[in-house]
Amino acid sequence: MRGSDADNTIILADRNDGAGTVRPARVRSRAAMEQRILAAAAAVFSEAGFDAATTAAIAERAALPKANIHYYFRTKELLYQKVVADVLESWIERMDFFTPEADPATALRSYIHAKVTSARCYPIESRVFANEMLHGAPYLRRFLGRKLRDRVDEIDAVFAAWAKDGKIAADVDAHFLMFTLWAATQTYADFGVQVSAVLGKDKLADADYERAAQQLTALVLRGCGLR
Amino acid sequence: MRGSDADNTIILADRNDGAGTVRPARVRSRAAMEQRILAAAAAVFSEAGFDAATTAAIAERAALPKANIHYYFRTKELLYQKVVADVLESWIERMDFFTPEADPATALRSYIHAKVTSARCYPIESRVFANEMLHGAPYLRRFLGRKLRDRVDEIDAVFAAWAKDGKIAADVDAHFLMFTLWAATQTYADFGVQVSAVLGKDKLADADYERAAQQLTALVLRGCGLR
DNA sequence: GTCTATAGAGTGATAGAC
DNA sequence: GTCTATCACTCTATAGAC
Repeated sequence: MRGSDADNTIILADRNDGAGTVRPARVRSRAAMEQRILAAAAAVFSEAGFDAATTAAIAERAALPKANIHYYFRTKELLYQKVVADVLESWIERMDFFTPEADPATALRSYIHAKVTSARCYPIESRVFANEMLHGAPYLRRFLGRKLRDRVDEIDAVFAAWAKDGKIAADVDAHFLMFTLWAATQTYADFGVQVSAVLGKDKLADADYERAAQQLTALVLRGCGLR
Repeated sequence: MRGSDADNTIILADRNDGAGTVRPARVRSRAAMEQRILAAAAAVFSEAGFDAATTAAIAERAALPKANIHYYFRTKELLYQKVVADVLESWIERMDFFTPEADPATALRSYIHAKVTSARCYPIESRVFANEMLHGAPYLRRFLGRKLRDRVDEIDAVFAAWAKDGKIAADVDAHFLMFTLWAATQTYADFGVQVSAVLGKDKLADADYERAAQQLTALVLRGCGLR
């Protein structure tokens, strides 16, 4: 899914067993093939969205005949669901910085840095997610209303505890702060073209992402009364 | 384009000129028909993106036979370009709050309020724009690198002047502040499903948008050292 | 100007040879 | 497991009757 490391899982097993039988040079496991297709699918879905993506384009990017895509994933829809589910998994994991014991400034700094790094390293995943949201989240609605909502409510409780201890400004609503953090970090993946264009660059450099994280961190820390 | 007020431009002209000739009951001007199609097209493009949108869906939403769409706009691409151009026009207009004479806090407050109101009242336009960005901005690249970039550079100069006069924190980079403001306001249109789900509501109410604007304003004003 | 009917290209999915 | 050939369907766009 991430980048092109799927090929690494192809096992090279060109050895003789001593009895004259030679094993095939390349054993492609089912899992390896699925990963290869999933990586290609994620890239195509991220550029086109579900409806506009074609199995032909996915096949071409995976360097496979179209029929093979349908052999491993019966329908385009099942393939899409798997791609989206994988993206989600890596998405919710990164909210574990906000715990009652944590220092608010450190937590916010770490979270922003992690999210901007995500946008830089995994823009495809971010865009798959953005496409799904933009089209009304038909496959994610349930998740959003349950798991994500619960997680944000927990974070809200942490912020309330911090505010009670005078560790953070009392008028910060964690829900809306999260909306702002998600939007402001993911924009460097989803709207990368716009950012590049306004900065007058062909492509964003590592330094640009660093500056983005630093500027957003400064804004948010001061904005939460932490400086 | 905005909502369904296109029908208002149909002129009712059922009057007798006194010489016995009766004018047709409803004169649909070409401009009125184009507006009606553009409104339907914007809605469909905003939900599906260019590739996945179909002229059949646009025709259905405009309550017209499919062929009429092609009569008024020769190709789907020309229709899309017109929709995007219209969206842009209303987009860049709203950045006129940042002038050297303005008070920084007032300018930021007004801009955020205007952008959140935009997200609430014109989500279709916001999503058309988001789709275009997400797919690499094939039709807007030139505009982004010129007109928008120039405008942001001007705003950057205004911020520099404000900082020089001690009116605002000196370490705020207006480019990155703009990226944050755009993302954090447009998210209430583009990712409205996510926001609703996390807040546990079916649909966002006016009060939610008000709170979004208020929370973001507080964060940004403090973040820029204005409180 | 309006609309039906259809051409011609492309879509997701599958049958069946290898 | 792999891949070619093809089906049934949908797409944009247009021809031509009204």
